[in-house]
This record gives sequence, C-alpha cells and structure tokens, in this order.
Amino acid sequence: MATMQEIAKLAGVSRGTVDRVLNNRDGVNEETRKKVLEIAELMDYQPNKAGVALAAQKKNIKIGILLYGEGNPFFEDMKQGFIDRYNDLSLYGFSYVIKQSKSHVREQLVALDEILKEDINGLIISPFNDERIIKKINEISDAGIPVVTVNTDLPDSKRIAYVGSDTFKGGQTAGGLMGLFTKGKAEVGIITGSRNVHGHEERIEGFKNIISKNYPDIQIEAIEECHDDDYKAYEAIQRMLIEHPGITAFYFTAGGIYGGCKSLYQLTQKTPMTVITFDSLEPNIEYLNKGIITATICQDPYHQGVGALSIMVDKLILDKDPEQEKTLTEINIKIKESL
Amino acid sequence: MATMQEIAKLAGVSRGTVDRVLNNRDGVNEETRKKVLEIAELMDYQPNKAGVALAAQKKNIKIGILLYGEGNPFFEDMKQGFIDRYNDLSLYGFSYVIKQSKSHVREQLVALDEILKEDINGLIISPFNDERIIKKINEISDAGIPVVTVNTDLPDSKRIAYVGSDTFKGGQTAGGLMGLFTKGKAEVGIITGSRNVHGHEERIEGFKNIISKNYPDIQIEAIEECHDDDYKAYEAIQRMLIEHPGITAFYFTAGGIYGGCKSLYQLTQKTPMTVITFDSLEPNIEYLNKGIITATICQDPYHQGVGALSIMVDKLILDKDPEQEKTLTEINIKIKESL
DNA sequence: TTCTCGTTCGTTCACGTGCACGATTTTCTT
DNA sequence: AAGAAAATCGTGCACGTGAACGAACGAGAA
Repeated sequence: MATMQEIAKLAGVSRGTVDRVLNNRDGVNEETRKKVLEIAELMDYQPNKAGVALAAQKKNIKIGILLYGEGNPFFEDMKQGFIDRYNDLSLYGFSYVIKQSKSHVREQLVALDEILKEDINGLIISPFNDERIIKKINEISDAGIPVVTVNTDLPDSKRIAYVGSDTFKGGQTAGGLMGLFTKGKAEVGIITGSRNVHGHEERIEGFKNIISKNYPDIQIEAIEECHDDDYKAYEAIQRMLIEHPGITAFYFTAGGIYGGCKSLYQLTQKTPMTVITFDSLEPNIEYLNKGIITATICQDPYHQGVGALSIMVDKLILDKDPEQEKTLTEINIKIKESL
Repeated sequence: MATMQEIAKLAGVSRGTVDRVLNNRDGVNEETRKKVLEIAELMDYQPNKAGVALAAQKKNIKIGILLYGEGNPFFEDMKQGFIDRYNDLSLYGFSYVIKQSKSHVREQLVALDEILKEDINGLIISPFNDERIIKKINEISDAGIPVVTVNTDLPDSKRIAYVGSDTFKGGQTAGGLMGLFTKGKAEVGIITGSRNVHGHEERIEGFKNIISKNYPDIQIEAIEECHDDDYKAYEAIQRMLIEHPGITAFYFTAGGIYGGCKSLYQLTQKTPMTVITFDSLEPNIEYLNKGIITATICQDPYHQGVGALSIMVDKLILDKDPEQEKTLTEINIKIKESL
C-alpha cells in the first residue's frame, strides 16, 4: 500500500504538498497538483484508515440519534445496531447521543430542539411524517449538519440518505404468504396503522398487488385504522367479525398486535385463522408462539441502525457521500419454529 | 477516554512501563504493576483502537481463507461478507488470501497444503467432515495458527470457533412451514445430501421433530440421498413418484435442486406440490420464481463470512479470544415475493 | 574493591495522516 | 525600484500504541 510519504518522494515534493493535493485544499501550483495526482492514481493510493482514524481523534465529532417509541423493542434492536457499529467505528474518536421521545410529533419536536443543544455534527432521525419535522430537518441541513433518516423516510426533505425497508415489497411478501397459507382461498380483514403513513399504505398496496395478480379467490373484506393502539385494534377485530362473519384471515400492517391478537385469541379458539403481521416485537413473538399469528415479516431494525451509522461516519469523518440515496434492508419471514 | 500517557502520569512512571503492565510483559516490579493496574481499572482504560491499528501495521499479518465449491453462489455471498468486513478492518494493516477448491476431500487437502505455504498467521476454513482434514487442522493449531471453521463445523478438532447456522432449527423451520403450507395434511418425500453429513442429518431430525409433535397427518414416505448431484436428484424424484404416487410435498435438505426441480417441473404441471429447500442459490431462485419451490430457508452465508473474519482479527490482532465457541447465524425464510 | 550480570524502568522510533505555522519565491503596487 | 501582498511549499507537531534500546541501580562473584 502506497503512503503519502512515498508519493511525495516520487513527485519530488514534501508530504505536506501531497496532503494538500489529495485533500483538495488550495495553495498548490496547478502543475504540481497534476503531477501528484498522476502518481497517486498510478500507485492506486488509498488513505490508510488507521492514520486517518488517529488524526480524527482531535476533531471531537458528535453524532445525534433521535428515535421515538420509548421502550419499544423494535428500537431496542436498532439501538443494538448503533452500539455494535459504534464499537467498530469508535476508533475514529467520535461520540454519540441517543434520545428517544414518545410517539407524538410534538414530543419529537421538543426532543429535536434538545438534541441540537448538544453541539452535534450530524443527525440520525427516525422521523414523523409531519410538515414541522420536515421544516426543522431542512433548517438543520442548511446549517451544515447532515441528516440521515432511518426506518421512516422523508423523501421531500433535505436528508442526505434513508435507511429502511421496502414497504411495498413487504406488502407483496404478505400477499404471497397469505396465498400460500390459505391455498389461495380466503376472506381477509386488514388492520392498518394509519392511512396517512406512507409505509403503512404501501404495505396495503403491495398486498393488493399480489392478491389481485395471483389469487382471485382471496377477497379483502374490510380495512380499519387502529393507529397502533391496542384497544382500537381489539374493537376493530370484534366489529369486523360481526359485520363479516366469513373472515378467515387477518393482515396487520403495523401496531396494535397485542390488542388485536387478544381479541382473536378469545374469539377463534375453534376456527383457526391465518394471521400475518409485521416485525417481531414482544406481542408478535408471544402470539406467534401461541399459534395465533401464522407468520411475521421482519424489516431488520438492527441493520437499519448499523447502516445509518455507517453512512453518517462516512460522511462526517471520511468525507464520503452515501453511494445510494436509499438503502433498503432485507425482508425476513419468521414463523414460530424459526424465531 | 483515558490514555496510557495519562495513566503513566498518575502512577508516576513512564508510558513504557504502563505499556509493559497492560500488555502483560515482564520486567516490572510487582508493586509498580499493582499500582498501574489499579489506576487503569479506576479510569476504565480501553486501548485506543486507532493507536493499536496504527502500531499493528508493521506486524504484516496474513489470514488464509479456504473454501470449497468453486463458482457456487453460496460461497460468493460468503466471500462478499469477507470483503465487506475486510474493508472495515483493513485499517489493522493485515492481508488475506482466499483459495477455493473443488468439492472433494482430496482437493481440499491439496489446497490446504498450498495455502499453508503462504505463511499465513490464521486460517478460516469451510471444512469437509473427514478424518484427514481434522488431523491437519489439529497440526495447524498445534503450530500456533488459530483455525476458525465456517458453515460446517468440526467440533472434535482443535478449531477455536465455529460460525454457521443452526441446522436442527433449520429443519424445525422446514417442518413448521410444511405444516402451514399443507394445512397439516401431506405425504412427504425427502431428498437429502448425504446421511453422513452432520448438518444434513440434523435438518431431517429437526423436520421430524416438528412433524411428529404438531402434524399427525403428515407422513414421511421416503428419504433418498443425492449427494448434491442433480442427475441423482432427478432420478430420485422420478422413482419416488412412481413408488409413492400419493406424495404431495418434497423437502430438500441440500443440493440437487436443479435436477430435482426440473423433474418436478415436467411431472407436476397439474398437481401443485409443496416444495421446501435450503439456501438461495441460482436454481433455488429460478424455481422459486417458476412456482415450483414454495419457500426456501436461508442460512445467511454473508454474515457467516463477516463473523468468521471478525473472530479471526480479534484473535490475531487484538488478542481477544472468541466469546462463544459457536456463533449461529439467523434463519431467514424466503418466498417468491420477498426475494 | 572491581567487574559482571540481572532487574527495573525511561527514552526513542515507528506507524500514516491532518493541519497550523512559517519560510521562500513570485507577483503586484506606488 | 523597493516594499507589500499573494502564491507556493516545507517543517513540525499531534493523535495513541507497540516494541527495541539502553541507562541506572543493586546484588553477587572474583
């Protein structure tokens, strides 16, 4: 591996000059610059990461991470991803703060203000889809602090990258599973989070896409919002089963699992339902083990954390812009036996 | 973060002495050693990784990686894991060589001799379960070269760690899926790789475990070995369908997918079968898309590569022994829509 | 006593980079 | 033409660790 020192020797200049050229700083004669660049290219120069890391110690960079859903195991997984990735990258001598607000726009706005007071150099946020949040993110970006969204995207904001899952494909996967589990014959009730949340809606679209294409004998009987609320989900299930007694399957696009499954547990002891959900939070696992949930589709929050922190470190410390604007994590299907 | 320099100052000694204490080198007075250790503990000293990395440059460590199955996409995934992880860890200034032999014990023995000539300091190997390989691995270990097995374990050898998947659980997952897809009623034919390969056998055991526990109406009609050979798999399927015309499902524990599925494609145009396989190699994906394979169970070779290299670098450069003897990767179910 | 050897510890170099400072040369101004 | 300003480049320090080298000291042997 070539070092700056070696390049300097070959170019007949000092290492300082090589440094100026390779880091795009000015104060170098055009001819010298060309020569150095040529040699660097020829030798396929790659900066030694240990050296970069050691020199980065004094930069004292701090990354802010802002999540919602306090105590939500989904975000605990994501946090583990942050931690593990931090252990790999901590040699760059940076630090981070994680703040987690409650699940409301207002709380997130407050938390956002708080975390900005910590003098952070970059922000990773799992944002609410709200105009005020978008506006704030744009202000932060304009102030020179790069923002990466994780889990939920804000495509219309000035965030530099998004790390999350492909919700449409997740919906398609749910559709495919529904077909397989019911042998292509079912009446389905859908419990969704909110029709205003882009991801939830895409999960319905993906589902419909596969059903209409491959399974003519599967009918969607009803769709209800529960806003991730267990009590609302409980009631929605009760209502659906009265209004549509023929229902043989349920599809949950988001939260409210605990309430919804409790309802099913009480009502459907005799007639087994096919139930498909997302993520593997505690209630999902509980009802998967009880046989109420047939399968759950996971979006790998751990690697969302890993990916987001990687991108941010690349940007802040290694000066590398993200390769893609969107990084999509894998879709994993889990059943009772594969947990 | 505390540095050696700071500890030295507080202890009233030089940094060299602190270095000797913390790296367990001798030539330090017992009293001094105690004092330094005390202060280091008090300050929760963690060696700065950038510093360690920079100093490790001159060690010139080389890791050998030995796989089989030339051109097998499964190992391509694993190689990508090695490469990605190497990019993260390359700052420690080490290098690696990958050799890939054909799928025979003899070829692997030859390749093993070749790779040892390269002056490697550690070996990662995806081994054949063979006495001669075990003996060789023990010799290498005794020579002071740590060995990590990946994908296939040799529990009776002197390898320091294994990274792979839980094959029994994989079999259980297959059993669970079989139950769900067939609504608990099926006659199953099993095509296995070799009954002498521990992993293949465990996949059958796990499968039987779930079937016998939860699905009394699922019968296993026949089990045949195909030794990962497509032609043998083709013939096995033909034979099974003649001898057991009631078969409605197939379970492949290993290779021979292309031959087996081709056979099914020709024969079962009308009567749709439930087919469960392992891994997502090209033939798996092809026949998943064609609707022949219902689902495939993946063992995440990418992260096997990642994990194995991590363990080896920890051992060779950071002097850290593996935390667990066995690292098991996640089990992911894939259907057509979630590919 | 004087010389040798072993113990204990401080000093120094190496690893590769980022960046501030200052030195030298060239160009511009009056 | 002389001084000021700008352009260009070299030097040196810092980051934290590993490890070789050598200095200081005391104990034991001749």
